[in-house]
Amino acid sequence: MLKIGDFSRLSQVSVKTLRYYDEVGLLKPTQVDQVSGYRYYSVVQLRQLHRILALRDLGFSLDQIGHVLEADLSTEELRGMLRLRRAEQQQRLLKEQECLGRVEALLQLIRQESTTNTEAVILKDTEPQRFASIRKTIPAYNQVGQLFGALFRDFPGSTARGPCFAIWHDDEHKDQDVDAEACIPVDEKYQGLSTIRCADLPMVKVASVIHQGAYNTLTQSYQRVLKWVEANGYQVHGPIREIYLQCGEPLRQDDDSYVTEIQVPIALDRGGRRVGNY
Amino acid sequence: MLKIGDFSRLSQVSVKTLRYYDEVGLLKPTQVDQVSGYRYYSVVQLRQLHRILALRDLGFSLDQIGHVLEADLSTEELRGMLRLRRAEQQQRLLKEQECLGRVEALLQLIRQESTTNTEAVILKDTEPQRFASIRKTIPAYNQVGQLFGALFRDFPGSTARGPCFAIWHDDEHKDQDVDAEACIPVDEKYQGLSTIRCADLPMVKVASVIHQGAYNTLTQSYQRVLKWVEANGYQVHGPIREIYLQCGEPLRQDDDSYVTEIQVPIALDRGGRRVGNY
DNA sequence: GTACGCCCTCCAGCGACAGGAGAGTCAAGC
DNA sequence: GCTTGACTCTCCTGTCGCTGGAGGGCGTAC
Repeated sequence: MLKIGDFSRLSQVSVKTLRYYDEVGLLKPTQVDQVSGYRYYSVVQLRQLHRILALRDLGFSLDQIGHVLEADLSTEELRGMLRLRRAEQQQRLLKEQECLGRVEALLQLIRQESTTNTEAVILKDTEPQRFASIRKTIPAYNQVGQLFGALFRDFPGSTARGPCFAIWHDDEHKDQDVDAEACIPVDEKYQGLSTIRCADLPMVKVASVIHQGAYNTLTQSYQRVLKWVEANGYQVHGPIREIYLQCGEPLRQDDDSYVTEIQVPIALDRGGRRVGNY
Repeated sequence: MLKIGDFSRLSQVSVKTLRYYDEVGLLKPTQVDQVSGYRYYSVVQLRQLHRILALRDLGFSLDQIGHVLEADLSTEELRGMLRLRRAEQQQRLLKEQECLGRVEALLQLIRQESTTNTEAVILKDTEPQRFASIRKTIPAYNQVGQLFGALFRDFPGSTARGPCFAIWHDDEHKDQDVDAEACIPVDEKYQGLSTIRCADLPMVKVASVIHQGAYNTLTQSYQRVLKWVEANGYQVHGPIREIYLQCGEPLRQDDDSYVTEIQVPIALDRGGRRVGNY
């Protein structure tokens, strides 16, 4: 019979941990002195503890380890658990790799530009959203206000479910003849009018940046997010969205208090794999 | 001014999380109603929140994020933090990869052998330990008892600091003329006798398995651990140790109650990298 | 006598929230 | 003006695998 300290030295597992395993019922000492409460382990239990440690090193939770050990499962069941575990672990690994990739991409961005101009770009999944819209080719980006004017004229403004936004359908930047869509989110049940298109915004992965400032400085934020997309190994994959989180009436091009979100749909650009369904 | 629910929808951050960020002082709403306690956020704060999310996605803790945001640090400091972060993340990634490797290795082992015979092998670092020993070439492995006999004859048994063990110095399995060392752990201050060698066991990475059963079944455990070492991409790297956790007097070859730990020093066997210093 | 060196139990803390109870608040419809 | 239902508040608990510490008991060596 070994006292907990001896057992701890032999197994290289801390006394605290052994007590914890006792508490959660994972490894109970073969004998406990009723009077002193001293735990006594037998050498044979080292084998049991080894099994616990092995499963722990495979990434199983103590709860799962408990089930595995007491279930005494077949090879086939074990194989199943391991395959599940492998899938989980692959997911985790992927996440950690992506995280590392983001850190490295940012370091690279900083190295490239001497400017500290690294406004926060984040990756997120947009929520699906029904919207009403008018789509038309307009002379320039900043003329989209007229489309919104037409949209609001035909439209009961109270049905808006969030900030209105624009979709730029062109594949590249254009100085004129912009294929633009002025949109307003509406309720799911809304079906549209004759003059107004009604569609569902799909769920899609986007790189997003919040632009605070006048519209005539938007290009800076565009450059930032596009550089970020490139540095992170993504590829623009669908029309860019511009969400007017805060703007005024009448609309001005030089109002510093406006807040706009730019969303760039993206897909992975590594080894031909693709993400996104826009 | 946006109520927390609106802010949550716009940012896609849960209400709970927003309240938590308020509590820890990471993002306080611009206004809080004194009477109702309602939090009111301004659209501008979306930018702040975006910064928080960006840093979070880089793997920083909320604590660090708080420091980063309020410190308003220089490009050089930012670079430093990112490099530190990168190093940490690389470490984590390595761990997760190793974990996945172990899972896959075990799956492979199961696939190879139909037997469920997967006694727990774990990877650990041995602790440095001073020991007294006698080393000699003996006819066969099971003759090591005689060495221990000689060792104990010259040796005050009470100085033992743990279970005695053997070291097999041969590079490969031998049926005769085994280069064996019978060892007993002693206190750090112990300096040895004339007839007895005294040395320090170095800290080393080992694959370890607990064998429960008679000595004449030890080969099964040896096979298991050696297969594990191979499947996990390691290489035997130093003399194998056999630790007699439980044995009896007189020593027998067929006593089922004996417990023995086998420790196989290992080094990485991938791309020429090496671990271990035995 | 006392000073270690064990061992015990019980409680708090970590990090980043999620879930839920119980109660108050707000805006719209009647 | 009242009800209803959606929204919000605070406060408490739980997560996971331990670690650290307080406060106390027991046994042995000096």
